[in-house]
Amino acid sequence: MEKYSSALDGVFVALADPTRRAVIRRLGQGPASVGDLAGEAPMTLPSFMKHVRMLESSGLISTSKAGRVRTCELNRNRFGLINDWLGDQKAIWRERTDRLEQFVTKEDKS
Amino acid sequence: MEKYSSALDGVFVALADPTRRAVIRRLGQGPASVGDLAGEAPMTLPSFMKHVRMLESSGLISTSKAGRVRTCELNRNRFGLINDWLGDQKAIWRERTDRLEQFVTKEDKS
DNA sequence: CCCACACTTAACGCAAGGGCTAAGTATTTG
DNA sequence: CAAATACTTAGCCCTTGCGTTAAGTGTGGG
Repeated sequence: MEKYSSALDGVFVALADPTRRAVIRRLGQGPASVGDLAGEAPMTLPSFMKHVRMLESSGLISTSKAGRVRTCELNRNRFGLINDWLGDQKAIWRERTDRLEQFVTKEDKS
Repeated sequence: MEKYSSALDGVFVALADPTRRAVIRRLGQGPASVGDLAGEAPMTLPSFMKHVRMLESSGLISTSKAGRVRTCELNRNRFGLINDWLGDQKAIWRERTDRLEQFVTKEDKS
């Protein structure tokens, strides 16, 4: 149970901030430089960079530097982790529902 | 854009901890008392209670007290928030893919 | 070669998260 | 009614998160 644990920690922490979700939303449309991304955020560059690094260490984005510009890109596959977790959770609900139905059926018989 | 912002903050923060995800997993099988839930967590009761309160304030669970026992229950509908957010994100990817295809098609024609 | 540009590093302040112990409250239960 | 049960509150500690300013590094353009 609860495999992917530490990876999920990072992903959920990364998604728990509006600034970072905005970055992810923006990167959904394609890669962008740190400067471009920071332009939309109401904070100084060093502060914004911390968000970028957190997103990168969570695996949700990757970045690379060319010249003096660092470009950020979304790692779409990383979102599979959330999908899977959500799927697992729903599976548990389904099992329970099944057992409840079984229970109801048994009660009906007796 | 980015409606639900503050609600998502709370939900993602709540999910960012293994102890809390374990509680959610357990509650997927049905309601349980704080005591029962705490039994599986490697920490003292007061510490555990903080997790419960955080889960409740995020809206992922609700609790109610009967006598001296507080019972916790999952709010499955709250998970729709994550589903929707994930859906929005995928929609953005799809739009981009569509535009890319359009672009490729145009290039083909010329 | 010098300066502007695009980060990057360092150092700090404050609030919140996650854990603990100790003591308190409110219900049973014997 | 006394004692056990099931939380609850209060207070403390340490780490991490999020923001700041100030100064530094490396590239690119004039």
